[in-house]
Amino acid sequence: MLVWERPEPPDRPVPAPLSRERIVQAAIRLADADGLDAVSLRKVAAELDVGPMRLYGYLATKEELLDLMVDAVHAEIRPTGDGWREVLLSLAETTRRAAHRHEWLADLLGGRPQLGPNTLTGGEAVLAAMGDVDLDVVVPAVSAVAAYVIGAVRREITERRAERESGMDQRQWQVTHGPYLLRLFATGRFPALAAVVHDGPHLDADQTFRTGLDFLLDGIGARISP
Amino acid sequence: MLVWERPEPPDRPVPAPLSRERIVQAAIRLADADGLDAVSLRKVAAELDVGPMRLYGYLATKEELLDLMVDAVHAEIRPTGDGWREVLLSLAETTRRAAHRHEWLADLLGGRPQLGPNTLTGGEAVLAAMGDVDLDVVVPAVSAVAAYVIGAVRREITERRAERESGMDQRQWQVTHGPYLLRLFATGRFPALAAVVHDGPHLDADQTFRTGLDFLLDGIGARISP
DNA sequence: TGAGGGTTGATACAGTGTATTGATGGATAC
DNA sequence: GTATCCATCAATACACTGTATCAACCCTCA
Repeated sequence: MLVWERPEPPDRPVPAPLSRERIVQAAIRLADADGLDAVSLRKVAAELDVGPMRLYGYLATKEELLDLMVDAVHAEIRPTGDGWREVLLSLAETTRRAAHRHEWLADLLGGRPQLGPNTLTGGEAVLAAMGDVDLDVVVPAVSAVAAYVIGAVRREITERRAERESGMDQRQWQVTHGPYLLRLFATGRFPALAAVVHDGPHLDADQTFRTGLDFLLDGIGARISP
Repeated sequence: MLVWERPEPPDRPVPAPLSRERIVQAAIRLADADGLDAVSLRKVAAELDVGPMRLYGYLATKEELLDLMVDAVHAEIRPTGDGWREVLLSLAETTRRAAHRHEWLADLLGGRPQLGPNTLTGGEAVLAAMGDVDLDVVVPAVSAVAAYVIGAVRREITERRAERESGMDQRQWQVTHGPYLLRLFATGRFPALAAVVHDGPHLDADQTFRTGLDFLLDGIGARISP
Protein backbone atom coordinates (compact mmCIF):
# COMPACT_ATOMS: atom_id res chain seq x y z
CA MET A 1 0.00 0.00 0.00
CA LEU A 2 1.29 3.44 -0.81
CA VAL A 3 2.19 5.46 2.27
CA TRP A 4 0.36 8.57 1.22
CA GLU A 5 -2.84 6.65 1.02
CA ARG A 6 -3.43 7.10 4.72
CA PRO A 7 -6.65 5.59 6.00
CA GLU A 8 -9.52 7.83 6.94
CA PRO A 9 -9.52 8.92 10.59
CA PRO A 10 -11.81 6.53 12.42
CA ASP A 11 -13.92 9.12 14.18
CA ARG A 12 -15.21 10.54 10.93
CA PRO A 13 -15.22 7.43 8.88
CA VAL A 14 -17.72 8.17 6.17
CA PRO A 15 -19.99 11.16 5.77
CA ALA A 16 -23.41 10.14 7.01
CA PRO A 17 -25.65 9.40 4.07
CA LEU A 18 -27.82 12.26 2.95
CA SER A 19 -31.42 12.13 4.00
CA ARG A 20 -34.44 14.36 4.35
CA GLU A 21 -33.82 14.29 8.06
CA ARG A 22 -30.30 15.63 7.77
CA ILE A 23 -31.35 18.25 5.23
CA VAL A 24 -34.11 19.51 7.46
CA GLN A 25 -31.84 19.62 10.50
CA ALA A 26 -29.26 21.62 8.58
CA ALA A 27 -31.91 24.05 7.39
CA ILE A 28 -33.19 24.47 10.94
CA ARG A 29 -29.69 25.16 12.19
CA LEU A 30 -29.27 27.86 9.59
CA ALA A 31 -32.65 29.40 10.33
CA ASP A 32 -32.05 29.37 14.08
CA ALA A 33 -28.69 31.04 13.63
CA ASP A 34 -29.41 33.65 10.97
CA GLY A 35 -33.13 33.75 10.30
CA LEU A 36 -35.27 32.39 7.55
CA ASP A 37 -33.63 34.49 4.86
CA ALA A 38 -30.41 32.61 5.49
CA VAL A 39 -32.07 29.38 4.40
CA SER A 40 -31.22 29.00 0.75
CA LEU A 41 -30.85 25.70 -0.97
CA ARG A 42 -27.27 26.58 -1.76
CA LYS A 43 -26.40 27.28 1.84
CA VAL A 44 -28.17 24.21 3.14
CA ALA A 45 -26.33 22.11 0.58
CA ALA A 46 -23.02 23.72 1.52
CA GLU A 47 -23.72 22.93 5.17
CA LEU A 48 -23.91 19.29 4.13
CA ASP A 49 -20.89 19.42 1.81
CA VAL A 50 -22.97 18.68 -1.19
CA GLY A 51 -23.95 20.32 -4.44
CA PRO A 52 -27.20 22.28 -4.42
CA MET A 53 -28.90 20.00 -6.91
CA ARG A 54 -28.40 16.99 -4.70
CA LEU A 55 -31.23 18.26 -2.52
CA TYR A 56 -33.71 17.79 -5.32
CA GLY A 57 -33.35 14.09 -4.90
CA TYR A 58 -35.05 14.51 -1.53
CA LEU A 59 -37.19 17.60 -1.99
CA ALA A 60 -39.46 18.65 -4.80
CA THR A 61 -39.20 22.33 -4.00
CA LYS A 62 -38.04 24.78 -1.38
CA GLU A 63 -41.56 25.15 -0.05
CA GLU A 64 -41.47 21.49 0.80
CA LEU A 65 -38.34 22.06 2.83
CA LEU A 66 -40.04 24.82 4.78
CA ASP A 67 -43.03 22.56 5.41
CA LEU A 68 -40.71 19.87 6.69
CA MET A 69 -38.98 22.33 8.99
CA VAL A 70 -42.29 23.34 10.51
CA ASP A 71 -43.33 19.76 10.99
CA ALA A 72 -40.00 18.90 12.58
CA VAL A 73 -40.45 21.64 15.15
CA HIS A 74 -43.96 20.39 15.84
CA ALA A 75 -42.27 17.43 17.48
CA GLU A 76 -41.43 19.84 20.30
CA ILE A 77 -45.06 20.87 20.68
CA ARG A 78 -46.79 18.28 22.78
CA PRO A 79 -49.74 19.46 24.81
CA THR A 80 -50.25 17.77 28.16
CA GLY A 81 -52.54 18.13 31.12
CA ASP A 82 -55.94 17.05 32.35
CA GLY A 83 -59.10 18.61 31.09
CA TRP A 84 -59.80 20.76 28.10
CA ARG A 85 -58.53 23.97 29.62
CA GLU A 86 -55.15 22.66 30.68
CA VAL A 87 -54.68 21.03 27.33
CA LEU A 88 -55.49 24.10 25.29
CA LEU A 89 -53.34 26.19 27.57
CA SER A 90 -50.37 23.89 27.19
CA LEU A 91 -50.91 23.75 23.44
CA ALA A 92 -50.62 27.51 23.36
CA GLU A 93 -47.66 27.76 25.69
CA THR A 94 -45.59 25.00 24.14
CA THR A 95 -46.19 26.49 20.72
CA ARG A 96 -45.07 29.85 21.99
CA ARG A 97 -41.97 28.39 23.57
CA ALA A 98 -41.11 26.59 20.36
CA ALA A 99 -41.34 29.92 18.57
CA HIS A 100 -38.97 31.40 21.12
CA ARG A 101 -36.45 28.71 20.33
CA HIS A 102 -37.06 29.04 16.60
CA GLU A 103 -38.13 32.57 15.84
CA TRP A 104 -38.57 31.80 12.16
CA LEU A 105 -41.51 29.64 13.15
CA ALA A 106 -43.49 32.83 13.62
CA ASP A 107 -43.04 33.59 9.93
CA LEU A 108 -44.28 30.21 8.84
CA LEU A 109 -47.06 29.34 11.29
CA GLY A 110 -50.41 29.41 9.60
CA GLY A 111 -48.91 30.21 6.24
CA ARG A 112 -49.24 26.73 4.79
CA PRO A 113 -51.54 23.77 5.30
CA GLN A 114 -49.90 21.48 7.79
CA LEU A 115 -50.38 17.78 7.27
CA GLY A 116 -47.07 16.45 8.51
CA PRO A 117 -46.93 13.52 10.92
CA ASN A 118 -45.73 15.53 13.90
CA THR A 119 -48.36 18.18 13.39
CA LEU A 120 -51.07 15.57 13.08
CA THR A 121 -49.79 13.78 16.16
CA GLY A 122 -50.04 17.00 18.13
CA GLY A 123 -53.53 17.61 16.84
CA GLU A 124 -54.52 14.10 17.79
CA ALA A 125 -53.17 14.58 21.30
CA VAL A 126 -55.20 17.75 21.73
CA LEU A 127 -58.42 16.24 20.48
CA ALA A 128 -57.96 13.07 22.45
CA ALA A 129 -57.47 15.03 25.66
CA MET A 130 -60.56 17.15 25.20
CA GLY A 131 -62.59 14.53 27.00
CA ASP A 132 -66.22 14.18 26.13
CA VAL A 133 -66.81 17.79 25.24
CA ASP A 134 -69.23 18.18 22.39
CA LEU A 135 -67.50 18.17 19.02
CA ASP A 136 -69.52 21.18 17.99
CA VAL A 137 -67.63 23.16 20.61
CA VAL A 138 -64.30 21.36 20.44
CA VAL A 139 -63.67 22.09 16.79
CA PRO A 140 -64.18 25.84 16.87
CA ALA A 141 -62.48 26.05 20.26
CA VAL A 142 -59.29 24.40 19.08
CA SER A 143 -59.42 26.39 15.90
CA ALA A 144 -59.80 29.65 17.81
CA VAL A 145 -56.92 28.88 20.15
CA ALA A 146 -54.74 27.98 17.20
CA ALA A 147 -55.63 31.25 15.49
CA TYR A 148 -54.93 33.26 18.60
CA VAL A 149 -51.58 31.59 19.11
CA ILE A 150 -50.51 32.16 15.53
CA GLY A 151 -51.35 35.84 15.68
CA ALA A 152 -50.07 36.48 19.19
CA VAL A 153 -46.77 34.73 18.58
CA ARG A 154 -46.32 36.53 15.31
CA ARG A 155 -46.86 39.89 16.93
CA GLU A 156 -44.62 39.05 19.82
CA ILE A 157 -41.71 37.89 17.69
CA THR A 158 -42.10 40.87 15.41
CA GLU A 159 -41.88 43.21 18.36
CA ARG A 160 -38.98 41.31 19.80
CA ARG A 161 -37.07 41.69 16.55
CA ALA A 162 -37.85 45.38 16.34
CA GLU A 163 -36.65 45.88 19.88
CA ARG A 164 -33.52 43.91 19.27
CA GLU A 165 -32.70 45.91 16.19
CA SER A 166 -33.56 49.24 17.76
CA GLY A 167 -31.64 48.20 20.84
CA MET A 168 -28.62 47.50 18.71
CA ASP A 169 -28.74 51.07 17.63
CA GLN A 170 -31.43 52.82 19.51
CA ARG A 171 -29.94 56.07 18.28
CA GLN A 172 -30.81 55.17 14.72
CA TRP A 173 -34.35 54.21 15.60
CA GLN A 174 -35.02 57.47 17.32
CA VAL A 175 -33.51 59.40 14.47
CA THR A 176 -35.67 57.60 11.96
CA HIS A 177 -39.04 57.22 13.66
CA GLY A 178 -38.87 59.60 16.58
CA PRO A 179 -39.51 62.90 14.79
CA TYR A 180 -42.18 61.36 12.60
CA LEU A 181 -44.10 59.97 15.55
CA LEU A 182 -43.68 63.12 17.60
CA ARG A 183 -45.02 65.16 14.71
CA LEU A 184 -48.03 62.87 14.35
CA PHE A 185 -48.82 62.97 18.05
CA ALA A 186 -48.31 66.71 18.13
CA THR A 187 -51.17 67.09 15.66
CA GLY A 188 -53.53 66.06 18.41
CA ARG A 189 -55.23 63.59 16.11
CA PHE A 190 -54.48 60.67 18.41
CA PRO A 191 -55.54 61.62 21.91
CA ALA A 192 -56.67 58.13 22.89
CA LEU A 193 -53.45 56.57 21.62
CA ALA A 194 -51.47 59.19 23.45
CA ALA A 195 -53.38 58.44 26.62
CA VAL A 196 -52.59 54.76 26.32
CA VAL A 197 -48.92 55.38 25.70
CA HIS A 198 -48.90 57.74 28.64
CA ASP A 199 -51.15 56.10 31.20
CA GLY A 200 -51.72 52.60 29.88
CA PRO A 201 -50.44 49.45 31.54
CA HIS A 202 -47.06 48.18 30.48
CA LEU A 203 -47.44 44.43 30.35
CA ASP A 204 -44.55 42.21 29.45
CA ALA A 205 -44.85 39.65 26.71
CA ASP A 206 -45.70 36.77 29.06
CA GLN A 207 -48.56 38.66 30.64
CA THR A 208 -49.92 39.92 27.36
CA PHE A 209 -49.97 36.46 25.86
CA ARG A 210 -51.47 34.90 28.94
CA THR A 211 -54.13 37.53 29.46
CA GLY A 212 -55.44 37.27 25.93
CA LEU A 213 -55.39 33.52 26.14
CA ASP A 214 -57.36 33.63 29.37
CA PHE A 215 -60.00 35.81 27.73
CA LEU A 216 -60.37 33.22 25.02
CA LEU A 217 -60.40 30.22 27.34
CA ASP A 218 -62.94 31.92 29.58
CA GLY A 219 -65.19 32.47 26.62
CA ILE A 220 -64.83 28.86 25.56
CA GLY A 221 -65.46 27.67 29.08
CA ALA A 222 -68.72 29.58 29.19
CA ARG A 223 -69.92 27.45 26.29
CA ILE A 224 -68.75 24.19 27.80
CA SER A 225 -69.99 24.53 31.37
CA PRO A 226 -72.38 27.49 31.55
CA MET B 1 -44.94 72.61 -37.71
CA LEU B 2 -44.22 69.25 -39.21
CA VAL B 3 -47.31 67.17 -39.77
CA TRP B 4 -45.97 64.03 -38.15
CA GLU B 5 -45.36 65.91 -34.97
CA ARG B 6 -48.91 65.39 -33.92
CA PRO B 7 -49.79 66.80 -30.54
CA GLU B 8 -50.34 64.44 -27.63
CA PRO B 9 -53.93 63.34 -27.17
CA PRO B 10 -55.39 65.74 -24.65
CA ASP B 11 -56.87 63.08 -22.35
CA ARG B 12 -53.44 61.71 -21.50
CA PRO B 13 -51.47 64.92 -21.60
CA VAL B 14 -48.46 64.15 -19.49
CA PRO B 15 -47.71 61.08 -17.43
CA ALA B 16 -48.71 61.86 -13.89
CA PRO B 17 -45.67 62.65 -11.82
CA LEU B 18 -44.25 59.79 -9.89
CA SER B 19 -45.02 59.66 -6.21
CA ARG B 20 -45.05 57.27 -3.31
CA GLU B 21 -48.79 57.15 -3.68
CA ARG B 22 -48.65 56.01 -7.29
CA ILE B 23 -45.92 53.50 -6.55
CA VAL B 24 -47.90 51.97 -3.71
CA GLN B 25 -51.06 51.81 -5.80
CA ALA B 26 -49.22 50.06 -8.60
CA ALA B 27 -47.74 47.57 -6.17
CA ILE B 28 -51.16 46.87 -4.69
CA ARG B 29 -52.61 46.30 -8.14
CA LEU B 30 -49.89 43.78 -8.87
CA ALA B 31 -50.31 42.03 -5.54
CA ASP B 32 -54.08 41.87 -5.90
CA ALA B 33 -53.78 40.40 -9.37
CA ASP B 34 -50.95 37.93 -8.97
CA GLY B 35 -50.02 37.68 -5.33
CA LEU B 36 -47.21 39.08 -3.29
CA ASP B 37 -44.54 37.21 -5.21
CA ALA B 38 -45.48 39.22 -8.27
CA VAL B 39 -44.46 42.42 -6.52
CA SER B 40 -40.90 43.03 -7.57
CA LEU B 41 -39.39 46.46 -7.88
CA ARG B 42 -38.80 45.82 -11.54
CA LYS B 43 -42.42 44.95 -12.21
CA VAL B 44 -43.74 47.85 -10.18
CA ALA B 45 -41.44 50.17 -12.07
CA ALA B 46 -42.50 48.70 -15.40
CA GLU B 47 -46.14 49.24 -14.42
CA LEU B 48 -45.29 52.92 -14.10
CA ASP B 49 -43.17 53.06 -17.27
CA VAL B 50 -40.08 53.86 -15.32
CA GLY B 51 -36.69 52.35 -14.67
CA PRO B 52 -36.37 50.23 -11.54
CA MET B 53 -33.89 52.57 -9.89
CA ARG B 54 -36.32 55.47 -10.07
CA LEU B 55 -38.20 53.95 -7.18
CA TYR B 56 -35.28 54.42 -4.85
CA GLY B 57 -35.91 58.12 -5.00
CA TYR B 58 -39.12 57.43 -3.11
CA LEU B 59 -38.36 54.27 -1.17
CA ALA B 60 -35.37 53.28 0.85
CA THR B 61 -35.98 49.57 0.44
CA LYS B 62 -38.54 47.04 -0.68
CA GLU B 63 -39.60 46.41 2.91
CA GLU B 64 -40.66 50.02 3.07
CA LEU B 65 -42.86 49.49 0.04
CA LEU B 66 -44.55 46.54 1.71
CA ASP B 67 -45.10 48.58 4.85
CA LEU B 68 -46.68 51.32 2.78
CA MET B 69 -48.94 48.81 1.07
CA VAL B 70 -50.18 47.55 4.40
CA ASP B 71 -50.80 51.03 5.68
CA ALA B 72 -52.63 51.98 2.51
CA VAL B 73 -55.02 49.07 2.96
CA HIS B 74 -55.54 50.08 6.56
CA ALA B 75 -57.44 53.04 5.15
CA GLU B 76 -60.18 50.51 4.37
CA ILE B 77 -60.27 49.27 7.94
CA ARG B 78 -62.37 51.66 9.95
CA PRO B 79 -64.15 50.17 12.95
CA THR B 80 -67.53 51.63 13.75
CA GLY B 81 -70.31 50.97 16.20
CA ASP B 82 -71.39 51.80 19.71
CA GLY B 83 -69.84 50.18 22.72
CA TRP B 84 -66.69 48.18 23.10
CA ARG B 85 -68.13 44.95 21.75
CA GLU B 86 -69.47 46.36 18.53
CA VAL B 87 -66.25 48.22 17.94
CA LEU B 88 -64.01 45.23 18.44
CA LEU B 89 -66.30 43.13 16.33
CA SER B 90 -66.24 45.59 13.47
CA LEU B 91 -62.48 45.93 13.80
CA ALA B 92 -62.23 42.20 13.29
CA GLU B 93 -64.71 41.97 10.46
CA THR B 94 -63.46 44.93 8.46
CA THR B 95 -59.94 43.61 8.76
CA ARG B 96 -61.09 40.25 7.54
CA ARG B 97 -62.93 41.77 4.61
CA ALA B 98 -59.90 43.81 3.66
CA ALA B 99 -57.92 40.58 3.59
CA HIS B 100 -60.54 39.09 1.32
CA ARG B 101 -60.07 41.94 -1.10
CA HIS B 102 -56.27 41.79 -0.74
CA GLU B 103 -55.26 38.26 0.09
CA TRP B 104 -51.60 39.21 0.33
CA LEU B 105 -52.51 41.16 3.43
CA ALA B 106 -52.69 37.85 5.27
CA ASP B 107 -49.00 37.32 4.53
CA LEU B 108 -48.02 40.70 5.89
CA LEU B 109 -50.31 41.27 8.87
CA GLY B 110 -48.42 41.11 12.09
CA GLY B 111 -45.14 40.57 10.34
CA ARG B 112 -43.84 44.12 10.78
CA PRO B 113 -44.36 46.92 13.28
CA GLN B 114 -47.09 49.16 11.92
CA LEU B 115 -46.73 52.85 12.59
CA GLY B 116 -48.25 54.27 9.41
CA PRO B 117 -50.81 57.06 9.62
CA ASN B 118 -53.75 54.95 8.47
CA THR B 119 -52.94 52.19 10.92
CA LEU B 120 -52.60 54.66 13.76
CA THR B 121 -55.85 56.35 12.78
CA GLY B 122 -57.60 53.00 12.96
CA GLY B 123 -56.07 52.29 16.34
CA GLU B 124 -57.15 55.69 17.57
CA ALA B 125 -60.70 55.07 16.42
CA VAL B 126 -60.82 51.76 18.29
CA LEU B 127 -59.46 53.17 21.51
CA ALA B 128 -61.63 56.25 21.36
CA ALA B 129 -64.73 54.13 20.96
CA MET B 130 -63.97 51.88 23.88
CA GLY B 131 -65.78 54.27 26.16
CA ASP B 132 -64.69 54.46 29.74
CA VAL B 133 -63.57 50.89 30.07
CA ASP B 134 -60.54 50.53 32.28
CA LEU B 135 -57.30 50.83 30.34
CA ASP B 136 -55.99 47.77 32.13
CA VAL B 137 -58.62 45.78 30.29
CA VAL B 138 -58.76 47.75 27.07
CA VAL B 139 -55.12 47.28 26.17
CA PRO B 140 -54.96 43.50 26.48
CA ALA B 141 -58.43 43.19 24.98
CA VAL B 142 -57.56 45.08 21.81
CA SER B 143 -54.28 43.27 21.63
CA ALA B 144 -55.98 39.89 21.95
CA VAL B 145 -58.53 40.68 19.27
CA ALA B 146 -55.79 41.86 16.96
CA ALA B 147 -53.84 38.66 17.57
CA TYR B 148 -56.89 36.52 16.94
CA VAL B 149 -57.70 38.32 13.73
CA ILE B 150 -54.17 38.01 12.41
CA GLY B 151 -54.06 34.30 13.04
CA ALA B 152 -57.61 33.53 11.95
CA VAL B 153 -57.30 35.49 8.72
CA ARG B 154 -53.98 33.90 7.98
CA ARG B 155 -55.39 30.43 8.42
CA GLU B 156 -58.46 31.23 6.41
CA ILE B 157 -56.58 32.66 3.46
CA THR B 158 -54.12 29.79 3.53
CA GLU B 159 -56.96 27.32 3.38
CA ARG B 160 -58.69 29.30 0.66
CA ARG B 161 -55.56 29.20 -1.46
CA ALA B 162 -55.10 25.50 -0.90
CA GLU B 163 -58.68 24.86 -1.91
CA ARG B 164 -58.37 27.01 -4.97
CA GLU B 165 -55.24 25.24 -6.08
CA SER B 166 -56.56 21.80 -5.31
CA GLY B 167 -59.82 22.75 -6.95
CA MET B 168 -57.99 23.72 -10.09
CA ASP B 169 -56.68 20.24 -10.26
CA GLN B 170 -58.27 18.23 -7.53
CA ARG B 171 -56.97 15.17 -9.30
CA GLN B 172 -53.40 16.19 -8.63
CA TRP B 173 -54.10 16.91 -4.98
CA GLN B 174 -55.61 13.52 -4.38
CA VAL B 175 -52.77 11.84 -6.18
CA THR B 176 -50.21 13.66 -4.07
CA HIS B 177 -51.70 13.77 -0.61
CA GLY B 178 -54.49 11.24 -0.72
CA PRO B 179 -52.51 8.03 -0.37
CA TYR B 180 -50.22 9.56 2.24
CA LEU B 181 -53.12 10.64 4.41
CA LEU B 182 -55.00 7.42 3.94
CA ARG B 183 -51.93 5.47 4.98
CA LEU B 184 -51.51 7.60 8.08
CA PHE B 185 -55.12 7.25 9.09
CA ALA B 186 -55.03 3.53 8.38
CA THR B 187 -52.39 3.13 11.06
CA GLY B 188 -55.04 3.90 13.63
CA ARG B 189 -52.78 6.41 15.33
CA PHE B 190 -55.26 9.22 14.87
CA PRO B 191 -58.63 8.02 16.09
CA ALA B 192 -59.71 11.37 17.50
CA LEU B 193 -58.74 13.17 14.31
CA ALA B 194 -60.54 10.56 12.28
CA ALA B 195 -63.62 11.04 14.42
CA VAL B 196 -63.58 14.76 13.83
CA VAL B 197 -63.16 14.38 10.11
CA HIS B 198 -65.94 11.85 10.12
CA ASP B 199 -68.44 13.20 12.64
CA GLY B 200 -67.29 16.75 13.32
CA PRO B 201 -69.19 19.86 12.32
CA HIS B 202 -68.44 21.38 8.96
CA LEU B 203 -68.46 25.10 9.55
CA ASP B 204 -67.90 27.53 6.76
CA ALA B 205 -65.27 30.23 7.02
CA ASP B 206 -67.71 32.91 8.19
CA GLN B 207 -69.00 30.78 11.03
CA THR B 208 -65.57 29.65 12.12
CA PHE B 209 -64.27 33.19 12.27
CA ARG B 210 -67.33 34.48 14.04
CA THR B 211 -67.53 31.66 16.57
CA GLY B 212 -63.93 32.06 17.67
CA LEU B 213 -64.36 35.80 17.86
CA ASP B 214 -67.44 35.39 20.02
CA PHE B 215 -65.50 33.17 22.41
CA LEU B 216 -62.93 35.88 22.77
CA LEU B 217 -65.41 38.75 23.13
CA ASP B 218 -67.38 36.78 25.69
CA GLY B 219 -64.23 36.29 27.70
CA ILE B 220 -63.41 39.95 27.48
CA GLY B 221 -66.95 40.92 28.42
CA ALA B 222 -66.73 38.83 31.56
CA ARG B 223 -63.87 41.07 32.69
CA ILE B 224 -65.65 44.28 31.79
CA SER B 225 -69.09 43.67 33.23
CA PRO B 226 -68.96 40.63 35.46
C1' DT C 1 -22.86 80.89 -23.24
C1' DG C 2 -20.85 78.18 -19.72
C1' DA C 3 -20.67 75.73 -15.53
C1' DG C 4 -22.57 73.26 -11.69
C1' DG C 5 -25.52 70.05 -9.69
C1' DG C 6 -29.47 67.38 -8.85
C1' DT C 7 -32.18 63.80 -11.57
C1' DT C 8 -32.48 59.80 -14.22
C1' DG C 9 -31.26 55.70 -16.93
C1' DA C 10 -27.93 51.97 -17.72
C1' DT C 11 -24.96 48.77 -16.20
C1' DA C 12 -23.21 45.63 -12.81
C1' DC C 13 -23.03 42.39 -8.91
C1' DA C 14 -24.05 38.94 -5.88
C1' DG C 15 -27.47 35.95 -4.83
C1' DT C 16 -31.85 33.10 -5.55
C1' DG C 17 -34.73 28.69 -7.16
C1' DT C 18 -34.59 25.37 -10.48
C1' DA C 19 -33.94 22.89 -15.53
C1' DT C 20 -30.82 20.69 -18.23
C1' DT C 21 -26.92 18.31 -19.46
C1' DG C 22 -22.73 15.89 -19.06
C1' DA C 23 -19.68 12.76 -16.35
C1' DT C 24 -19.04 8.72 -13.47
C1' DG C 25 -19.15 4.66 -11.21
C1' DG C 26 -21.07 0.36 -10.01
C1' DA C 27 -24.12 -3.50 -11.17
C1' DT C 28 -25.39 -6.76 -14.61
C1' DA C 29 -24.99 -9.62 -18.90
C1' DC C 30 -22.16 -12.20 -21.70
C1' DG D 1 -12.77 -10.40 -17.62
C1' DT D 2 -14.88 -7.24 -20.45
C1' DA D 3 -18.63 -4.53 -22.18
C1' DT D 4 -22.97 -2.26 -21.54
C1' DC D 5 -26.40 0.07 -19.31
C1' DC D 6 -28.52 2.79 -15.93
C1' DA D 7 -28.84 5.33 -11.82
C1' DT D 8 -26.56 8.79 -9.32
C1' DC D 9 -24.41 13.01 -8.98
C1' DA D 10 -21.88 17.47 -10.28
C1' DA D 11 -21.58 21.36 -13.20
C1' DT D 12 -23.39 24.56 -15.92
C1' DA D 13 -27.03 27.62 -17.34
C1' DC D 14 -31.20 30.60 -17.09
C1' DA D 15 -34.25 33.87 -15.61
C1' DC D 16 -35.02 36.66 -11.94
C1' DT D 17 -34.32 39.23 -7.53
C1' DG D 18 -32.76 43.66 -4.60
C1' DT D 19 -29.64 47.10 -4.78
C1' DA D 20 -24.78 49.88 -5.59
C1' DT D 21 -22.39 52.40 -8.72
C1' DC D 22 -21.65 55.40 -12.37
C1' DA D 23 -22.26 57.92 -16.65
C1' DA D 24 -25.27 60.90 -19.22
C1' DC D 25 -28.42 64.48 -19.14
C1' DC D 26 -31.14 68.61 -18.50
C1' DC D 27 -32.32 72.61 -15.83
C1' DT D 28 -30.99 76.43 -13.29
C1' DC D 29 -28.14 80.13 -12.21
C1' DA D 30 -24.13 83.30 -13.19
